[in-house]
Amino acid sequence: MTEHATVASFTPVTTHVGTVDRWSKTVIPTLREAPAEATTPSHQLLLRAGYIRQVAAGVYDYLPLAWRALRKISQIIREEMDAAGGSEMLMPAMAPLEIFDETGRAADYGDDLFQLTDRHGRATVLGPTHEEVITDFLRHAVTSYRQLPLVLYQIQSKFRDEPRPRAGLLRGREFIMKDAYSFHLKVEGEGGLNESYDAMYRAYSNVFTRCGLDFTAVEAEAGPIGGSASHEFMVNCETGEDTILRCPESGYAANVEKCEIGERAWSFDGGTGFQPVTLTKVHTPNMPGIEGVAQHLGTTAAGMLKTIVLEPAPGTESGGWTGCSPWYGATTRSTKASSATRSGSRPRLADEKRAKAAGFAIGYVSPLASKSVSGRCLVVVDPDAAQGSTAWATGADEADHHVTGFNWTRELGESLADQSYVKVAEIRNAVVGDPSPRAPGASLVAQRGIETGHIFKLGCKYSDAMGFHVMDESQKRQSVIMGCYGIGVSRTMAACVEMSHDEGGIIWPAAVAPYHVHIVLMKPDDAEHAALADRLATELRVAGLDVLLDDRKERPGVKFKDADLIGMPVRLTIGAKALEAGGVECKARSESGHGEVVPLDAVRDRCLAILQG
RNA sequence: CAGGGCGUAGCUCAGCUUGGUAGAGCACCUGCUUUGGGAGCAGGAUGUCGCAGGUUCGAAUCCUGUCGCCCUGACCA
Repeated sequence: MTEHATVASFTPVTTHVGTVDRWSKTVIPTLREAPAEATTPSHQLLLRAGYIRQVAAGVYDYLPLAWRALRKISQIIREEMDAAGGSEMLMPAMAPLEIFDETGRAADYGDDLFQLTDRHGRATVLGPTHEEVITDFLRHAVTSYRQLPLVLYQIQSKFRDEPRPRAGLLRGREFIMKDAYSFHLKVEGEGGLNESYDAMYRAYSNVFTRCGLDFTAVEAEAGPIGGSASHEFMVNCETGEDTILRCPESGYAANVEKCEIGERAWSFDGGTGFQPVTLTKVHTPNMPGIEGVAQHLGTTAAGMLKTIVLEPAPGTESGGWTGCSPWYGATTRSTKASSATRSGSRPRLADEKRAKAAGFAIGYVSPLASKSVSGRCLVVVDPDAAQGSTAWATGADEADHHVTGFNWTRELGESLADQSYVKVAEIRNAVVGDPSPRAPGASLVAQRGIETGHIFKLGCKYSDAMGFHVMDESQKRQSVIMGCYGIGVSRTMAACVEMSHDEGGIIWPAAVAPYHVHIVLMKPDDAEHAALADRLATELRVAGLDVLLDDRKERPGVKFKDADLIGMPVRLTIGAKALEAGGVECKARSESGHGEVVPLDAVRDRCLAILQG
């Protein structure tokens, strides 16, 4: 155990020495059964194995074992961040609401932002990320281009009042995150944003590789963080809640929200000899479900055009409504619509009241609605929906009514050619089987994942909003160009468990395991056995390994079950059986069975060999 | 936010329909036995039945409200 000096002393550390902890001196509250609220493997196992305990929805205690694993992950991150030129610092968890108003993110985050009022009535937020805080700091501290570039990072608790926390550590309301921020005067070249972005990309790959995770880096949407380019690092895992799409030919991979779709054929023209069916209005009362309506109309969801109404983000002048028409069942992306309409800001789903006031029969909107609505309205049609030879069913722009036999050419006529009125563009999410955007003939495949890292090229969004300028060489004031880079530390720990476990419990990758070696002392009362356990533990500690010594007076079965549950990579069993054979039993957690007897003087090397895998 | 479910011992849950002394298994404590995969016997301790109100002679049980937690969806670094 650690010895504590009573006077100030300093000893330079020249070699890494591990630790030895005794089970009886710490708390590892294992559970025979998983609490009912846990449904995902990592949540159940972290709870059962005594790593975490829930304090409130999405808020957890990190017990000693979890904290050790988190520190291992944090250490890996620190080493890689430092190698990429970062400096670690620590910002406060709370900050004044004002600075989030400066950038408009208080509104963007909305209810997801944890807010509180202090005794003086000041509005305060618990930080969901720290772009504002660090920008506020640096706009005062950095005034010259000579101080750039800079990369700063911290490992801190983050707070997001998620509408629905779930799956234990995978989606919490308080979680541990490494967030890094880089600051530049230019995008390209030495010291530019791209250089740091690429360095971070490599650092992230190193971090997740060292953590023993199988991951894919994918192109992603920037979301409310804002910015241009963005990549997510997804741990490949069936139980992940995110879906990514991948092109098997080109290696292109992207988040579903971002994923582009390859060329698709479309035409409003039905072709020669095509005879459109008569447009018929059908009364469809009390049919909220689209399947029911489709059935009633004698078609399927995929045979119906849906039109969702978007309104421009408040404060933008581009004005006018946008109707988006893919077929029913497809997920419409307002971000894709915004790039299709080239409206700078992201349009959002229209407020039902305002849309109704403007003349939209919400729930029964057809692409024709745009004609009768007050104000400008652009209809964006997905290529799949822009098929003239299909007899579409759609809304009748009248409550409780739909039409069948909708035909683009007949219904819209000349207007189809008017680009300011009708536009064909990709506005739906990509799905499995869609053509690849990078390799002709190839189709996209899906893969589940857990997002553990996300990097962004922010540009000047924050520096402009908050007035972070520096003088450049030519004495011109310039906005600082930023990047930001996050890793969910607590989520990464959960992802390790999610990826690596069996029925018996967790199987930690050696690099993030709370301890490397778990010594099971069968007879803690036997002085000879206990002495041997101490001797081996010390030897391993000196070799740089962390050791957990189960010295509890428990039955063997209990100890073995617990050892499997908490999942240290190597288990040493000290008991009469192996000692008679002249050694101790050594077993890798990933192997089944009893392991093998290893002579005492070979234990250290055997452990190291197992850990090096 | 919509839909669904659950709150009873540390954990898993029964009891509620049909109101009448608060239950089981595991865990915990004591003793004996046992000692290589969650032991056995005997004894013991453990509760604001989420909370508040109502109905009733009497409420874990019925009614109303409220809070918390979980799941599916919407949403989301």
